[in-house]
Amino acid sequence: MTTMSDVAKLAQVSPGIVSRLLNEDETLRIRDETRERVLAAAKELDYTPNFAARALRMSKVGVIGLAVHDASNPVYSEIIEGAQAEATRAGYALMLADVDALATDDRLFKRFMSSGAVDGLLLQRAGTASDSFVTRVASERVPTVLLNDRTTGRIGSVAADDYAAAFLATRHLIGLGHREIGILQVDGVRNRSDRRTRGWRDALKQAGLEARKSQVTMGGHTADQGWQGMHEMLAQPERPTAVFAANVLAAVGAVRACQDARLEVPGGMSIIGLHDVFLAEYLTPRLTVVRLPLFELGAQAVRLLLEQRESGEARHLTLTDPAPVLVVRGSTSPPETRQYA
Amino acid sequence: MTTMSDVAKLAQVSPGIVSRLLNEDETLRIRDETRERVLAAAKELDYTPNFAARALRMSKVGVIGLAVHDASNPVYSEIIEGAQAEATRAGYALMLADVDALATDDRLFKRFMSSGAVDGLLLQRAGTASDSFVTRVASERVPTVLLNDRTTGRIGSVAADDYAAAFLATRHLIGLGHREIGILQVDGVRNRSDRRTRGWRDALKQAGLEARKSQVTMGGHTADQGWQGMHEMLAQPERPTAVFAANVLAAVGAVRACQDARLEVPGGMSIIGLHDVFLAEYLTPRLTVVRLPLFELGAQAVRLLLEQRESGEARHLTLTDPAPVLVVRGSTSPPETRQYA
DNA sequence: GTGAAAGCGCTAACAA
DNA sequence: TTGTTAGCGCTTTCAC
Repeated sequence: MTTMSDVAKLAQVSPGIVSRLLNEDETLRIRDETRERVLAAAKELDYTPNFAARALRMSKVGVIGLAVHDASNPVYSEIIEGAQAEATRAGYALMLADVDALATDDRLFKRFMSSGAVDGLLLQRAGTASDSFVTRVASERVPTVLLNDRTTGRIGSVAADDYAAAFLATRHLIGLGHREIGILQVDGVRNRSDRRTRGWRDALKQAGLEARKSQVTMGGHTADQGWQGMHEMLAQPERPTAVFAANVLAAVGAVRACQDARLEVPGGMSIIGLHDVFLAEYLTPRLTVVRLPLFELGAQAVRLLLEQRESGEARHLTLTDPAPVLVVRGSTSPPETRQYA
Repeated sequence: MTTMSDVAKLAQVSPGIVSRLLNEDETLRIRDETRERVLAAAKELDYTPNFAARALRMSKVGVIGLAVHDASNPVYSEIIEGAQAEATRAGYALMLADVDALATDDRLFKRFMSSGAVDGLLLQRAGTASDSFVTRVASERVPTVLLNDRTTGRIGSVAADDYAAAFLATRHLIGLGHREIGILQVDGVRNRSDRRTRGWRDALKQAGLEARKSQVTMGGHTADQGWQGMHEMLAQPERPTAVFAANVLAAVGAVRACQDARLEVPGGMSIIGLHDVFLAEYLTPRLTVVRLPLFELGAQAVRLLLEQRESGEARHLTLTDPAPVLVVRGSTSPPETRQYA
């Protein structure tokens, strides 16, 4: 391993010079000749500063932690990619961890949070018990920003415009001529779920329609839960002709539940999902969705975190630009004119 | 920040003792009384060892790098989860990076590889130009293990039993009565693609069937590429009645391509994919696949890497246990008896 | 059984 | 314009 003194020795200067030059210290006044000599030596030896020594000295590692529940969920992975991209741009590396593992193994958790292994934490909560524990403990130790979530106080947060998205989705169904429109709610983090439900309710209200309790069921975050939620919805006496699923995966399950019940989509039931993912394109029928800027959300979260680290002040952001966009595919249509008996 | 000397001071011992006790040094002979005092002090101060200082002193950080092309691909994410789990078990953290970013920004790359920021690298290649660059440079600096890939020499590798899986998939189609069976190949890493193609060819041969060149097209790693590949396959004069897609996402696209061509699946065309992912369950028809132990692959790769770090010797493994399993769903059936005109 | 001291590789303050 | 030095927090060797 080649160290800074190796470089210094070869260039016949002191280590201090090498350090200041390589770190682009503005106050460094150096002869061109010497500069060249040092640079040449560094190149010759293929020198790279030691990560740990630097971190120790500067109490800063250049790593951002990212704690999620389910990295394989296509919705989250877009956020992750955005965070990845922005972190890289800012010269940081991303370290992925599992929230539940973090909460379970508290030795690992401490090591992760209190040892200076990360300069900050991006946290995606799902409303579980481990979440609140992790949130509390982590935020006491490192700057923390919540992903697609909303808080106040010293924990930062950046949320997508779920309300506008839900509103837009519901408007689409109304525009198609639907009058009885249900919602498959997401579970977990309360505010996230509420924002979506409000969007649905307000759109109905604005159109003079009623938001019926019986047309609200739990769709959750997975296709299985979505199937279950739609299954329950279909059993309601006042069955809707269209449903807004507050999560794509729930929409996927909902489509299947209808098909299993021999109810055609979109003929007998229109379904619109929230969040666009590639697989929406490959279902039968293709899934109509509202697309939210998830990649940007991830990137913005990183920016917020870095800012928060500087200023010590947490901000709470809702990402309204770019706005949600409606992607019409095949799972929504005007309601069939014949009514159920 | 509380340090080890804080603990030592409070317990009225020297830092050396604290270190040895906390690290469970076998050779340490200590009075029970002192031990308790130190432990109590550590607890009282809520002490956690500083990550960077430890890394600097021991030239080991406790972090494994994981470089992938597309973390959102559900196939890879299962591998990632397996690696995550095993790394955690072994007391390591996983650091996710993007292969292409690594190759593009060589400052980042160096920092990542040569600075001691990771103790080893897990690499998922896709056969691109950046891959070979990253592979070569990285393996010169840290222990490296390739994911679902095969090499010789100082780079380790752990592969799933793609051959057996392809064989099994093709056998299934043959068992159903198909005589004309095509394959949608994967692109990228040569050996991976070859193993799958050989499995297909050998199964055909064993059944006395011909592996026709015209029934081999490129299905790639994405649904879009799969669509394209199937589209080409359908244009062949000797169109098969069944196809083995060497990747699930390709299978997804292939199903859609058939439907777009008004060819029913499985009636007019049976399709079987490789790798099981949740969405297979939600397509119409549900996708028949062969399931490979991807989670185990990720876990095994971590074990191999850690071993390789110790011994300095790379191993090359094919994961034959658990064996591939056939998951029959709705996208395969006996061929229609009526033949094409 | 326990303490003292050296040093991992780097940066920053101060001297020269 | 450059050199010297102290010290970040830890582990480990050797001395007592």
